[in-house]
Amino acid sequence: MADAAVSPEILAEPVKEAEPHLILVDGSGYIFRAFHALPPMTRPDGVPVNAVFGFTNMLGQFLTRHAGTHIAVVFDASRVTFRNAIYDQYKAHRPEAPPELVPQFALIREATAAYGVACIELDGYEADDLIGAYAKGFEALGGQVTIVSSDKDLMQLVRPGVQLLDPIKQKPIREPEVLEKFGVTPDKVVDVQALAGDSTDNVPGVPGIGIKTAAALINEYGDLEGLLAAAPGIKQPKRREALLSNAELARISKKLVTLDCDAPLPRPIDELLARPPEPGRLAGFLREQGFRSLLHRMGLDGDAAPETAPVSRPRFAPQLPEAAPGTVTEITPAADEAPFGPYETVVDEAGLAPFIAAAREAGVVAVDTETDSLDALHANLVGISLAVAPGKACYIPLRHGPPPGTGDMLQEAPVAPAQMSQEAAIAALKPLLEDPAVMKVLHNAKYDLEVLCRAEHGGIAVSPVDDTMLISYSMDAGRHGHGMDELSLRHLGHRPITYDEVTGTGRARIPFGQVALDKATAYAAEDADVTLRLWRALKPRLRPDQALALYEQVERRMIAVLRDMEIAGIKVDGAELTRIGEDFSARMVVLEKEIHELAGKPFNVGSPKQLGEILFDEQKLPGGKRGKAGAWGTDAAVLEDLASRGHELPRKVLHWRQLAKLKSTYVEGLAAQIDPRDKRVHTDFSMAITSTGRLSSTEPNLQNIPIRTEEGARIRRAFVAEPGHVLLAADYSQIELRLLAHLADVPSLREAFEKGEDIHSRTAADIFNLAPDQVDREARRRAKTINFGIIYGMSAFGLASRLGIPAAEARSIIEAYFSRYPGILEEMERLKSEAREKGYVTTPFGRKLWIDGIQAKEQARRGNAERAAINAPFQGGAAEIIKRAMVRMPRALREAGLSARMLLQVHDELLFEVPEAEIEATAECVRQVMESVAELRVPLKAEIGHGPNWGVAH
DNA sequence: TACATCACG
DNA sequence: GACGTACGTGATGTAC
Repeated sequence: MADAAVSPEILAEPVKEAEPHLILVDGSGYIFRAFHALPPMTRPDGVPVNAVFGFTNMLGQFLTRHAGTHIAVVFDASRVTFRNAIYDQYKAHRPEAPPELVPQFALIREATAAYGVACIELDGYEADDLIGAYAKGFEALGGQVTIVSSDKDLMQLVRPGVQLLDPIKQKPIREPEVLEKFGVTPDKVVDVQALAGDSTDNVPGVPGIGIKTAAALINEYGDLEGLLAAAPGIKQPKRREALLSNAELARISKKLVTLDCDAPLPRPIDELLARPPEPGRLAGFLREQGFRSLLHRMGLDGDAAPETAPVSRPRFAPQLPEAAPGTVTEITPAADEAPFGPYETVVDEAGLAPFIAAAREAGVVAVDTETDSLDALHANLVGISLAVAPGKACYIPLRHGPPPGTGDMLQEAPVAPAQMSQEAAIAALKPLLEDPAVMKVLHNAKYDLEVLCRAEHGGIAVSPVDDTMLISYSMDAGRHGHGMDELSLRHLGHRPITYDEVTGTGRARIPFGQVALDKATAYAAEDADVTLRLWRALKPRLRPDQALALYEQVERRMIAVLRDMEIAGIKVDGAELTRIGEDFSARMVVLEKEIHELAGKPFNVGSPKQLGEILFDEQKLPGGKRGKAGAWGTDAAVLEDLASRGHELPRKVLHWRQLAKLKSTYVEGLAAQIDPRDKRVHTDFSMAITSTGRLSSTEPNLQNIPIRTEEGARIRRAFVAEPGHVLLAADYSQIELRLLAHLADVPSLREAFEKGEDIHSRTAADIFNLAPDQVDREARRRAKTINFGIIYGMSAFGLASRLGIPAAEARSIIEAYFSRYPGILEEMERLKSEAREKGYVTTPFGRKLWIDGIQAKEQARRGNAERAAINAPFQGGAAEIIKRAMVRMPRALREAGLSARMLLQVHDELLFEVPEAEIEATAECVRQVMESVAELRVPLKAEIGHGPNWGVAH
């Protein structure tokens, strides 16, 4: 390869240039990964090519980085191999390849050849055998071998000259990693596999023996034969019996998993010599598939492909430029064939006018603002970009200064580049941005709307608005992230320039306003272009995906609601925070001294590592458990357990930790966020982060302000109303349990909600068979734990550990719960199978929530996903109810003649700032909206309070 | 940067 | 037989 000397960053140790090094790529792994990672794509002739695209992309990237002298991609040739002669069930219930994948195999071999890389395959042998054989042959010639695969079946090949490279984690797999996976050294892996078997490949193994047990046995007896010979003397009767009666099965299994390193080499090793691709052949292949973005990235779309180079065309043609006859279009679902750039830098009215005209003509324009900060309320507008058609976008710099470091003492001072005045640009753009006949498309519109509505930026009220981030989130919450770069790669097959690439990172970062105009244009106009293309690709999916109403009526309307809440902010009493901080500090000093005395020496109380060593190594307290990193666990549950046994040290540490948390996160963190201009804190609500439809809140997070302890509540009381106002808090009561009663249609729970009873007391009476007046605090506490546990998919084990009762008792409580409340168990099972079959569950209002990992093979991961699937409709349904209330609230208040401002949302609570004279009327209005926003089988209930501060209002 | 911890619903 | 064990977030400090 031409770049064989390039530093091999993904290999653990640099390989000397002269040293022969063979890279063997497990082709099947790449194909499988590409096929499942990418959405369906087809060529214009209908041939599916998503796996081809992914494979070509991955291989191309790999080839620019690897450091081998020799390289080959190894494929499986056929399903039937010599292993089927040994055991006819081998890989028997492997499903056939999906039909869309079948035609792609040949194209993938073509891609490999186009890169100038040898394809290796042989009838009757698996890729793994050939990999083993080439590794053996190459090693014999004195070379090093790297196998690009994370397949555990290849781990048996690891030895000093042979390593695996995990292509996902980009991490080498050597003896320690194998030891971690199988519990034995690589040379014993086949013995462990022979015992443990492998259900995916139908390798039988010995029933009842898993990897852990197998490793222990092999480490004790050396290898399979040693173990089988010693089997009659094994103590555990079941295990002895299993080994004795399945000895032959284990021997067969070992043959199945042992790779045939003596397989014939279909091509001599010399032919694997790495060499650069012939540009013509590669470009030809990429062009045939329509992989324009890859052609572009590899610089092959210039001279090498003159017939597809963009011809000059009218700058503002009303429709897309037509493709030259005989060429293919981009392979992505929304085939936008225009290239990404070059774009125009607009520096005067004459340059801007055609874009405004084109936007009006098209009725749609993508808009993106460039600023110098992520904080929309403080950011300065540096420039604006517009896109009016795919590939047709401009950047309007407004406040670009001179680039740094261009001047020296002998030259004149650097000058700012020529650009439009902000006033002129705003004057020209404001009518367009406020024109009801022109749709403005933005990505994360809330940010740009917040910047543009500020008076110093012209007070522009952008409308109407579409938001590609929210369009994506409405359909694909939980499926993937919704950032522009990720969506572009996923849906357009295009990797946009990143902000970091333009401004640099760390110390070298320069403000966007100092980025040279050509670079700024390439970045900013591309973002508008990408936004417009995403809109064209994603918006049409809304209706077929049954997400149109959700997007139009909830998500889109939330933009302005949240914008106004963020702008409003909430007042924080900084002087009170200071007093709280001083008080906490003083108490921490005392506690710290006492803790050091109890420990017998000073140490950093804030270090869990040091604390664990003192508690469990030095003082030998009982109940220590190590985490995965080998450090002692010292979280609150552990310390509380120790404290309850009378130990002073953990009790004091718990108190110290509480104060430390409150002080650093809330007292100091919050004080730093107070805007000096209005003494208020302005959070940023994230609309497309959570997998369930909830909002999240950052910088500062105002959704986790303390309340559960008295010390924490002091913080909450520092959130105050303006003079003449109060804070009014409205909470949905038991909203998730109401959704449970609704969804599972549980008669007793419905009746309790209907009558306004305490739901946990009702549950206690129901499952413990008590009369209502027999329910004591303990019974209610247990019932409450169960009620919440159910919504979280809790197991008997979890309930037992939370209630501190034996697992058997927990099991019988859960049994009573399910039998007393018919419908709930069925609903839980239904949610799990819905998630398994469709990949998503839905809220009662129809929002799809995708469940990641529901198909995972690993039981732990799948278990997590199943619990997430159970919880998602409740959490997500509640989120949707409160969002509906929020979008109706401003109008309801306005029509009632009320001037209350909505300030915060905390999942099931809304916080308002209300003039004292309007308290009662506002409470009534808020209640009306919140309780009428959904018609369930149970009533919705809002609990409302008010006071001079948030602590009292709650 | 990863992990542990802990604040909230 | 093994493996984990209640969902969803964001901020902070320590240690690597």
